[in-house]
Amino acid sequence: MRRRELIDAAIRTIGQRGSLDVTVAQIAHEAGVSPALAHHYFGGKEQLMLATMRHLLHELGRDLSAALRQASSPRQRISAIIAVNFSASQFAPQTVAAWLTFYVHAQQSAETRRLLRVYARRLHSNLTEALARITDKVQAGLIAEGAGALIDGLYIRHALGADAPEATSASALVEDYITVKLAASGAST
Amino acid sequence: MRRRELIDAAIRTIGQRGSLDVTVAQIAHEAGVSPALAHHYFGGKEQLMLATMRHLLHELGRDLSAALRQASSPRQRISAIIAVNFSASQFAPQTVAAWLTFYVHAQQSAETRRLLRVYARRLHSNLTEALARITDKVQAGLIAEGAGALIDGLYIRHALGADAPEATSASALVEDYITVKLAASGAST
DNA sequence: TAGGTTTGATTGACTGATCAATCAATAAAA
DNA sequence: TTTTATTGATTGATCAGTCAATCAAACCTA
Repeated sequence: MRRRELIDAAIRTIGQRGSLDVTVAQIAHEAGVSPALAHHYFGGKEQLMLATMRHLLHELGRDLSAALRQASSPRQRISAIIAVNFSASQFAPQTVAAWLTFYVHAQQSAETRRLLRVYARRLHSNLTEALARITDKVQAGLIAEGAGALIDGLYIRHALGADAPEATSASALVEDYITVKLAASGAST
Repeated sequence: MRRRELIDAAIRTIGQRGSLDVTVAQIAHEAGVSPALAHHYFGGKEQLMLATMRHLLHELGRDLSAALRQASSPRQRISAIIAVNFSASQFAPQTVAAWLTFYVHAQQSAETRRLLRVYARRLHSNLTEALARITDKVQAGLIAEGAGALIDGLYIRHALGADAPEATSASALVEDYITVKLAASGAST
C-alpha cells in the first residue's frame, strides 16, 4: 500500500539526512509521489512521523521476539535482548539518528513521549523478567534499570560518532555490567 | 555586556520551551531587545547557539573544579564528578532538554559535535585519572567508559520524564556501578 | 569647552526562502 | 455513476538574515 511506501521513504530520508528536520516534500520525492499525497494518506506531517516511529518500534519488537525464541536459559534471554539492541539493523547510524530525533520530538509531542515510554517499559520488563529468575526481584529491577540506561547512553554516544564504542564493545560493556552485578548479588548463573 | 544577556535569555528560552526549535525573535524578546540586535552581536543563530553551549559547558567545568577541590582521595574525586553531573543545576529539566537538543544539532553542525566531544573527553579523562589510582589503567578506562555512558543514558531518560530515576537514585546507580566494578577488579578501596 | 566627527548600539521595516497544508481539477477504478 | 487516487498550483505562516536610518557615547581639535 501507499502508506507503507511512504513510511519506508520517511525512514530512508531521515537516515540519509540524519535529522528529523525532514520535509514532507523530501519524503514524497523519495517515494516518487507528490507531497500532497502524503497529506492525503496521513493527514499531516506529525502523523506520518508517528507512523514511522511505530514502524521502527514494531521492527525492534519483531527482532526481539525472534531472538528470544532462540534462547533457552534466562541468562541467554538477557544476552539475546542486548544483542538485538546492538544488532546491525538497530545500531545503524541512520536508525540511531532517528531514535535520537524522536527523543527530542518527545519534548513537544505527547504521543511521541508515550511511544518512547512503551519502548522503555518493554525493554525494562523483558530484562527484569529474565533477571528475576537468576537473582531476587529488587536486584533484578535495579540491574534492568542500569542496563537500560547504559544502552541508551551507548546509543547516544554512538550517534555522536568518533571515539564512540563499536557495536561489539558496546554490547560487551553491557554484558559485563550484568555479569558483574549478578556475581555481586548472589546469582545462580 | 549585551552578549551575556542574550546568552542568558537563550538558555531561559530553551528551558521554557524544552526545545532547540527556538527562534531568534523569541530569544531577543526574552532579553527585551530587537531580533536584529542578536544578529548584530552574534552574526547568526548558529553562533548564538554555539555561544550558549559554550556557556553551559563552562558552567559545568566551573562546578566540577569546585567540587574536585573539595575532594582529597581518588574515591572522593570520583564521587564528586558524579555528584556534579546530577546536581540540581545540571540535572534541571531545562538544562537536560538543552543538552539533548545539542546532541541532535551535532548531527549537522561540526562545531557542535566538537564541543560535545570536548565534554565527553573531559568527563572520561577526569574519571580515568582518578580510577587509575585505585585500579589498573585498562580497568580504569573501561569503567570510565561505562560510567560516562550510564550518565548520558540517565540524562536522556530524565528528559523523557515519568518513571525516570530521580537525581538521587540516578547518582546512586552510577556510584554503585563504580563500587561494584572496583570490587570485582581488585581495588585498594 | 563648544563644535564637529567618528564609532558603535539599536531598531523597524523589509526580503527571500522554506514549508505544511489546502483545494480544485483530473484520472482511474469500482 | 460514485468513489478513490493523484496532482499542480497556491496560500499563509514562519523565520533568518539584511539594511538604511536613528541615537548616543566617546573622541577629537582648535
